[in-house]
Amino acid sequence: MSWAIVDIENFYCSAERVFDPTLRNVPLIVLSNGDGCAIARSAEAKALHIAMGAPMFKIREIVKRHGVQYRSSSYELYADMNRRFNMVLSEFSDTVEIYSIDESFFRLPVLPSGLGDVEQAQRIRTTIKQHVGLPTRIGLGPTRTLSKVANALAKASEKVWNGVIDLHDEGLRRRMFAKWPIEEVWGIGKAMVKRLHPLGVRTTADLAAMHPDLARDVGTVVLERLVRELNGVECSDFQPEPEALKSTAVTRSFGEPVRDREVLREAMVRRAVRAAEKIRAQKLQACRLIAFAHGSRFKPNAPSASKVARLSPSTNDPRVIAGTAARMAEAMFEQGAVYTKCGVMLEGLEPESGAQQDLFSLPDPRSPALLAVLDGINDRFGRNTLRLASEGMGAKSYDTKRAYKSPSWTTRIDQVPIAR
DNA sequence: TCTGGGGTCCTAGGACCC
DNA sequence: TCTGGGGTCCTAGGACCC
Repeated sequence: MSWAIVDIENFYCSAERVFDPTLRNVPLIVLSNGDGCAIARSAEAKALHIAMGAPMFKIREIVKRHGVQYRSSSYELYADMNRRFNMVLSEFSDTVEIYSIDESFFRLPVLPSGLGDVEQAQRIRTTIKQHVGLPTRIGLGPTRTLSKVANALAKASEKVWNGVIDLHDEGLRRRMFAKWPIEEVWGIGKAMVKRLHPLGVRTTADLAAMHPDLARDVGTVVLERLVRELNGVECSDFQPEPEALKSTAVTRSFGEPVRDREVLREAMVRRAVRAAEKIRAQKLQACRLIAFAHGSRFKPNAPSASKVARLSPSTNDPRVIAGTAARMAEAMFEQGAVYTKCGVMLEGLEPESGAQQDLFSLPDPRSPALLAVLDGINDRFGRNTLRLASEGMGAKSYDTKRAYKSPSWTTRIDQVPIAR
């Protein structure tokens, strides 16, 4: 079998550039939520040694000196560009598996044209560039892992390979693996590197040569599968249908630190309401709620608390979820502590219909109708048109900062780009 | 002064059951 | 002195990913 993966080059930066030509050919970074650190860097920005995750206050000098452009992250735009990217991809393949916001696995079709795999991949890249404006790279191989390695190699030596590498050939694999450090392999993180290095396993060639049983001993079944996949043995299937969400989280840093119990409660309620909205959109309900609040992890003695509550019966009702989260926030608040972030996680998600009923606390039969009206109005007139009183009104100082956001080019009718 | 957010999978260990 | 064996379910925590 044959696997392919296509990833978008420096996705958030590339997406920003599609609708703003002034950002092209200059160093550009996209900032995390709260405008805290650089989470995407253009090639020019990487050349200035701006690291992934570098906090803005530490790179201010470089930014000023080299005129580095920066933008707040704009997830509506990225999600929409991702949708367009996958639309083009599905014109070429009927087996597309969306893996992340900037990558999709797919199967190359067998074309009667006699076009080779690499030529087909090049054609896909050209079309995505023409139709969506995004630069991509493609890795090919007999397993998922090998296509990922091929993709990473294509990224690392862009000029030599022109954006496509095919690792079906064992000879090529041997040559490439000998020089490719395990740190760069998909699925090998810091902890695994620490365990593998003492065993003399440093290159991908060393890793591929490990006995699967040893791999399982050193790591887990995950490492064993990884080793098998490096040798061309498929250990995973295509998943064209996205799996149902199993958990979801809404966590945000505050624009300004929070020192007040009522403020913490209100911020927690806003996140809880958002989380409930997310699972309703997927027709899911949750049976477990985790709320947490903490201070800066870079400061000593920062507060840190989290609480778990069982939701019985399972629910996606914002009144229940926000009410529970509010009580948890009040209970975890410590007088005198400085909070910089809080969040809500919903777990044990299950479909609305097939959910377990709780004999002793039946849900209000009128709730579904009420929630449908709530979502209907907010869909139509904008988020927060209808809200819980406990969410408070208007913008707050604790809201996440997004000071450098570009217009919502593709998702807001009043902000579409105008050609003059 | 200022440091992101959102997921999945695996394992070990405890509770509980027969 | 000596205290079975096997299964399931749940949770916490680690590791990894983008």
